[in-house]
Formats: sequence, structure tokens, C-alpha cells
Amino acid sequence: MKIEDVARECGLTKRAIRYYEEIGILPPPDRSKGGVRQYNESHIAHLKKILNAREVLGFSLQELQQYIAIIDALENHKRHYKQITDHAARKEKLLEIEHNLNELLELIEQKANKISAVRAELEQLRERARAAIANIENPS
Amino acid sequence: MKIEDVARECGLTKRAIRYYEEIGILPPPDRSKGGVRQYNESHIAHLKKILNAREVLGFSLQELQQYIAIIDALENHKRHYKQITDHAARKEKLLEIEHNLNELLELIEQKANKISAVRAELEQLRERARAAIANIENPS
DNA sequence: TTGCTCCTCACGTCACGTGAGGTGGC
DNA sequence: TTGCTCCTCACGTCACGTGAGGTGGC
Repeated sequence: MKIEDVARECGLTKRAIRYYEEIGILPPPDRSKGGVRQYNESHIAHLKKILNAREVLGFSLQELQQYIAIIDALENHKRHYKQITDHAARKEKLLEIEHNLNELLELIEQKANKISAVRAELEQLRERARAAIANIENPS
Repeated sequence: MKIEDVARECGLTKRAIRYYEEIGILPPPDRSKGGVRQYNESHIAHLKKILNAREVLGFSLQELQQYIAIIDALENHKRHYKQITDHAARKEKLLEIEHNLNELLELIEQKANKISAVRAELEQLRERARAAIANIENPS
């Protein structure tokens, strides 16, 4: 896959994708002998996941780095901690991750509440518009 | 109220508030004889409403102008259309506003779906973390 | 008068947008 | 060879951040 395919699939510009690579959000893909970036499905999945999180959480790209680090830490947790015999340290790390996840979930709830507030206001305005229309069609 | 009070109340910087005034998002407040901006409660309400909408919808400040225009059009609808006797044109305008509101509400639903997706993923990760912790505390 | 906040430039920054100018593969 | 996309600079833009340097009101 070339950069254009990734751009179309993820709803980004090619410039944005190169920029994400430049600042370390997206791992550098292999290049063809001509220097063309070659992407695969895992790049797409990675991008879509962090784009969703970014949109929902309103994070800057720098903050997203932290977010990705937390996710990766847990997803690779088995691989990383397989040989560690220090159970106390391992538990400590896991508790820290759980704490971070709780904070993120709290942030998400706040966003959900704001969505509800805006939706309620727009629905109320729509009702007013409909009432006004009905009043023109069938004056009381 | 001075700019510092507005900043605290709305979670903005003073610079941001002056910038919103500069580009027309926020109506210019009165000034004291020394040139100090004097705000009132309506400025606060206006700001909070559009900040919520901006965060939820992900609009640029330019797009927000459109949004504000739609809201104002409806909120002042009685005042604006009181003397208009052309019922057909009036209905046309109201139908257009309803259409705009429907589009905004659709956008909101998409945002709500994305929130749900991110929340589900984070909750799943938290479950995994908790299971790993339980496994350390009480090995199977 | 002393502090505090206010003001207006004006340059810096983040996350890209937008060409310029040149190369690579069907 | 002709188009198309790819590449790397590099300057522009949006939404502010961040001082600099000076004024106003308790």
C-alpha cells in the first residue's frame, strides 16, 4: 500500500501522514528502492485507532504519544513481563496502568455529557422550528 | 466583569478571548474609560454555548460562525420575521434552518458512536489489566 | 506610591496546507 | 516516452502562547 491508499482509507492528507511519521506518532514504514513508503494493514489499524481516540479525547499529538504508550504497554504486557519474577513490581505497573485507564474513562464520560447537552439544545431548536412551520401551514 | 473573570469562568486564556473578539466570534464588549473590556452574563452564556458546540462538533472557528448564525437566526426568529407577511418565504427559511439542524444532529450521532467505540476499547483494556492483577494476587 | 491587572504589538508554536521542483514505476 | 504518484524542501495559515513594554484603578 502506498501513502495515497492510507490517506483515502483514514481520511487524512498525505502531508498529515508524513507529519505523523516525522513527529513519531506513526512508525516509519519500509521504503521501496525508489524511496516510496510501503504501508500494510497494521499501519491502517494503528492510525484509525489513535485518530478515533484523538477526536474523542481532544488530545494534542504530544498527548497522544502518552496514550499510545499506555495502550502498547498493556497490549504487550505479556511479552514484556513474562520473565519478570518480581511480582510486586509487576503488580505496581499494572495498577498504574489501571489508574491511567480510569482517568481516560472519566474524561470520556465528560465528553459524553457535553454531547448530550449540545444534542438536547439542537433538538429543542428543531422543535421550535417545526412548531413555527406548523403554525404557518395551519394557523391557530 | 473583567476579562480575567471571563477567562476563569469559561476555562480560556485572556489571549483566546481577545482573539475570539478579533475574528468576530465574540461580540466586542463595552470598554471603561481606561479602555478595559467590561463583560456581562450574556457574554459568558454565549461563550460557554459555542465552546461546548465547538468541542463536540470539532468545528474550526470559521465553521463556528456558521453555527452561531443558524442558532441566532432561530432564536431571533420571532423578532426578525414578525413583520414579514410573505408566508411562503418565511416557511422556506424555516425549512432551511430545520435542514441545517438535522445535519448537525447527524454529526452529533457520529460523534456519540465514536465515543462509544473508544470507551468500549478502554473498558476492555481495563478488564485485562484487572484480570492480570487478580492473577498475581491469587495465582491460578 | 506600590501592586495588580489591563492594554496593544509582535514574534513563536503546533498541526498541518500548499505549491515548487524533481524523481520513480506501470 | 507520457502521465501519474511519489519524494523533499520550504513558506503560509489557523488558533492561539508568550513575553515586551506601557497604562489604569483600588
